[in-house]
Amino acid sequence: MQYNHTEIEKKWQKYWEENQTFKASNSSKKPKYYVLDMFPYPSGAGLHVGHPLGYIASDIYARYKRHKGFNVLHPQGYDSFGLPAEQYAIQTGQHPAKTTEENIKTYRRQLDRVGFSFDWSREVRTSNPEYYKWTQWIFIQLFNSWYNKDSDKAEDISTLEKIFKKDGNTAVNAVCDEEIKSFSSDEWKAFSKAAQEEILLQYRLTYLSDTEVNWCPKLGTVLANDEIINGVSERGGHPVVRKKMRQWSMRISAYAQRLLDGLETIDWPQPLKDSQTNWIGKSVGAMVSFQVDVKSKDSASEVKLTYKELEALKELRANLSKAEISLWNEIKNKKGASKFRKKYTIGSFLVDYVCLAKNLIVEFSGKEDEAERAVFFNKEGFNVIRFSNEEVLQNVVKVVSEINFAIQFPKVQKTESKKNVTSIASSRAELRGEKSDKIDVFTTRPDTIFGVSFLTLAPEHELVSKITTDTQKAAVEAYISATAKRSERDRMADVKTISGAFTGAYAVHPFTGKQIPIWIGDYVLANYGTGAVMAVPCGDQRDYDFAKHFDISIPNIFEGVDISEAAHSDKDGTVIANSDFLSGLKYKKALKLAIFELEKKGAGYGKVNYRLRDAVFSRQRYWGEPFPVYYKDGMPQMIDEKHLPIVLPEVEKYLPTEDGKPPLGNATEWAWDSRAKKVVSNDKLKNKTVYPLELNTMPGWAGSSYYFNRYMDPHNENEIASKENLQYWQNIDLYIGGSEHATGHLLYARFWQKFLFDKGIVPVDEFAKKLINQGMILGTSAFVTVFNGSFIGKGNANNIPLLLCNSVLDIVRKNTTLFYDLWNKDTLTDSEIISNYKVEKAELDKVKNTYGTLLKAAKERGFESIEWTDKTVEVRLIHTDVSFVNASDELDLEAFKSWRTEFKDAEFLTLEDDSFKVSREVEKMSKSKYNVVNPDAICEEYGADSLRLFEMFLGPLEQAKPWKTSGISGVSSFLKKLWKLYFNGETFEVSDAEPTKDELKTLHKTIKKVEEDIENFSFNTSVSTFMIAVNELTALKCNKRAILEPFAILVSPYAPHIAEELWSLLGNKDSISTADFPVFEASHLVESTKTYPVSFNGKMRFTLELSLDLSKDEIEETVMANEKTIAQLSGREPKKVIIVPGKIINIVG
RNA sequence: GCUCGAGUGGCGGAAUUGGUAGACGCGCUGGAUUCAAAAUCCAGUUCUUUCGGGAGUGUGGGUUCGAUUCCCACCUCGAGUACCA
Repeated sequence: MQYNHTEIEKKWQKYWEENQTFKASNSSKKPKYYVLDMFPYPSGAGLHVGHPLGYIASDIYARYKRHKGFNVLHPQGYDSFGLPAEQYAIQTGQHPAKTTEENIKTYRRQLDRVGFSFDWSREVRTSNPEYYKWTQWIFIQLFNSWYNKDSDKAEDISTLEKIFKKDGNTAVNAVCDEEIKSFSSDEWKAFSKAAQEEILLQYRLTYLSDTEVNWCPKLGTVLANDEIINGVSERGGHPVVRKKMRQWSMRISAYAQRLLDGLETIDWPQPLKDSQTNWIGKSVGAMVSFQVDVKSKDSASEVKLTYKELEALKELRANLSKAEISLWNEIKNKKGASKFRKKYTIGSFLVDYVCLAKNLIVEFSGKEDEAERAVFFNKEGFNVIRFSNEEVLQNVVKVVSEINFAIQFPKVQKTESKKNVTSIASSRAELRGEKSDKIDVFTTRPDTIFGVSFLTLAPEHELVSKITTDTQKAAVEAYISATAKRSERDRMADVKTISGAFTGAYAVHPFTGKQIPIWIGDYVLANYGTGAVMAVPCGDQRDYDFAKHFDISIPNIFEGVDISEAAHSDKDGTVIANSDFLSGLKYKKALKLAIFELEKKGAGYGKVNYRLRDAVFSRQRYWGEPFPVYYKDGMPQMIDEKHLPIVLPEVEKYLPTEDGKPPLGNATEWAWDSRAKKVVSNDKLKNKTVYPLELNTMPGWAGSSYYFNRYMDPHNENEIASKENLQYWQNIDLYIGGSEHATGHLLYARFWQKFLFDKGIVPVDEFAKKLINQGMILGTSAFVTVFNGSFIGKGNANNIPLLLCNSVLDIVRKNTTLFYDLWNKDTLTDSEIISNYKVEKAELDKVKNTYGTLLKAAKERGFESIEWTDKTVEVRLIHTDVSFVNASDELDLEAFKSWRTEFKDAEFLTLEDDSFKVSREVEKMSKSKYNVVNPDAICEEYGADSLRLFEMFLGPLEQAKPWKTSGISGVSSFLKKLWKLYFNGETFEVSDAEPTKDELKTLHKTIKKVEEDIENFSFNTSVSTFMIAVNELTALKCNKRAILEPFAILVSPYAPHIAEELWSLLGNKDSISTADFPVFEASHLVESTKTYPVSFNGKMRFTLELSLDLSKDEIEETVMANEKTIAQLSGREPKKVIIVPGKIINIVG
């Protein structure tokens, strides 16, 4: 009987489905094992052969574990919310749910064909309301939680309220918004409900805030950083602007340290751990404040605020009085030239509000020094308007309209103030900065503070214009404008060029009191840290280079270290010198002491900086999870969990609304009736108990951050999963997926898992014990070359394309000058060609032949000549579909011509009637490169078992490797040979005779190797082990049941269909998946002799079969007596003979 | 630049407590079968050679009886990251 993969595979796939063979039980006496693939986004393009790679590996492992007696959970589902379906909906009006459903059908059909052992009864889809009910539920849990740093875990928000009620917020150690005002318990109780809610929102693990986002007006949505290229959107190239929007954020920063610590406990690839570590970006150090030296400035109107006073000022800004808040709420949103600042220093005065662009100061009346202030402000060119507390409280609208009037119709400034133009100018410059003239820097090396010899500010730093002296002004401005001209990209790419400018100003060293020059330089980034660094040239290479370049002093503060050539950035073993109280100390101690002294002086404080930012959780999109949130008086309210899910509403259009609201703004049925507890029509918003629902949806990573838990109990309507199931399955034992999710999905999922763990919902705080990144399968693109010199001389038909095959291409390319000259002179002799054109003699005929063919092609077409654009022949490589190319790289010309009709009449240039060969190159698999291979086609032609074996055979799982369909014939014929072992001609026939020693040896060495390979995820090598075994068994003509039955089990994880078929032919009733894995017995591999390699000076010369019973001396004796040895030595006396029994013999001499 | 990974035939790749380099497969060459092709089977296939042998795992050194494997320096390629103070 012939091996018929189509029939067999269909039969067993049907069997598995009907018998629910791979359905996992939630309780079993067997140990559990959870194998998971990252679930796919069902795109419209379907699967290509690269996609199943990881699934095949995990499937082999899952099947292996079943054979090994585990209760295996191996589910699959779909990450079915996402942008492509939405984009398609915008273009075609098709509901994303519909296209998603269709795509899933395609995926399922393709997946089924490969014969995976998925437990489909547990399928989840993130876009199903029954599923996203739990996404919404987790969101509510996050909203109702805060992070207590003292217990180092998330706690219910009620515990926070209790503390507020009892002690206020001063003693709370929480992860929360910055700049929260402090209050006592009495104050808390006095706050309105709304005020309390506002405060709590600053502590919740998911919170609303005004976040600066990348807004693309044309696309009507927010873009992630990686969706922007060169300042425009990746798709469409539309401009992108920074815009503040009120959005939900996730307080992932609360978990920064635990996310780092957890990495130690999980078996994930090191590069992946590295990139998460990098992303979290922990740096330990200190904030240090440097005062700008006022003596170096001439202006009398300097702000002389100390660090403490500034801290106080910060507090003042945060703690506004009732009237102040009320007015601030009205004017804070003014933009552009009308922008107001609160509690701002003008000269040495602190004003309530100021609009700098309009020279307008707004103050509350009744200040003691009102007269003095008025004089100074007038002198500086400001208009001042004053209101009383009462005026503001009684009618804030009237106050605002007066302010608006003042903005629109500014009073003419007094002439006297215009006289002193420079004074005003310098004063204006001063006002541009929000901070006073104190420069904060973050440093990881406060221990090197005595090595500071200058400060560097980013050119964009707000203090730059303020502190620059008149003499340096021109230089600084020139530098800033030069920097501004360079794009961000140029600036980052060009790290080597050192550039900068001196501001002329000096700062004061917090300990020595010495003057430190302040420079600007573009090696300091405005958007990291404070945009300023304390430069320690002896300890930091960039500072060192800068100092060398500008001839700034480089004080050495390291004991016995030479810094004449480069900076010394080592920490370990370095002893600090020339550093006052730090001298003689090692790094660690110096660091601690420096921070201690800084804090004592009020000049700084210890700080741990994380690069990890809170994650924005709102998307202005349709096809995502709706929030279970409605707004009452502008405050977000959670919908009670018993009313979940809140189902995504229908909309007419999937685009943002005309007034810029997200797509859900188009929904007509999108309001929350708080009495009826359901979503109702927007018409009812007039009712007092009906409120607007949130219009944003959740991001793509929401649904994928916990799905692995849901698989444990996917149909549970009351819980995310039952306690028992969670307890039983715990977490993923083996997780396989791509490395591109390193800092997205895999970080967020760890975050949610830790949160759910804190809340006692899940039993473990890391969701995946082991993770493997499968490598990408690359396509092998095929190219034909279009010769760009055009044929001319016959009417209008000038552009008959000439296609060059691979072998001609090289000749044409190498000999362009020769061809050009041949064409024009036509009288070159062979010897001229050889000597003048560097043509190898052996190549001569080939070259001339090629030229002749080229010429013939032109003449045959009736053309007189070829137009040479240049001596350099230009050629153009175009992709051809890989399906037109056979294993020997030959192109099917007819198929190609009918595919690309513009080449219908083209000439195809080959040599000596060769077939037309394409050139090949390895590239990413993609539709546009015509190198996509569809697994369906492979299953059709070779079968799923061949596909599975071949994908594994390509190379190591983690490695990127090119796909070449031609290679599949190897595994395909292996399966045929395997099949033949069980057959005698046309009939199935196995013998019950005792197996021979050799047969047992083959079986058991295969068991050993395959078991080791699977445990090490080295699937490629076990495929070759199978091939070797089958070759050996074929040679032995083995048809013994005792060998072939266990062998079928060995093969079954890899090629399950054929294994099932053979298993049932062997007379077994149950699926082979229920069979135990064969047990390796070492006794079958014991040898009595060894074929020793005999080496001379380490080079193997011949082999010698010797008994393993021989002693070292006996071996030596035998070897030395051997005639080959004597021949090798040719009379020399060996210096030494090395004998490792059972391994090698090496003769030195 | 930094971090990590990798360099082995025409190609994918195998082999590392240091012990016969190139397993297995593709491709190629020759042969058998066939009217022919496909399929199948057999033999060969790192390079070089005066057929004895010699050289050989990116390059150059080192350790060792012995190095693809360990150490040092360098080169190339790939991935990630982007001046993180």
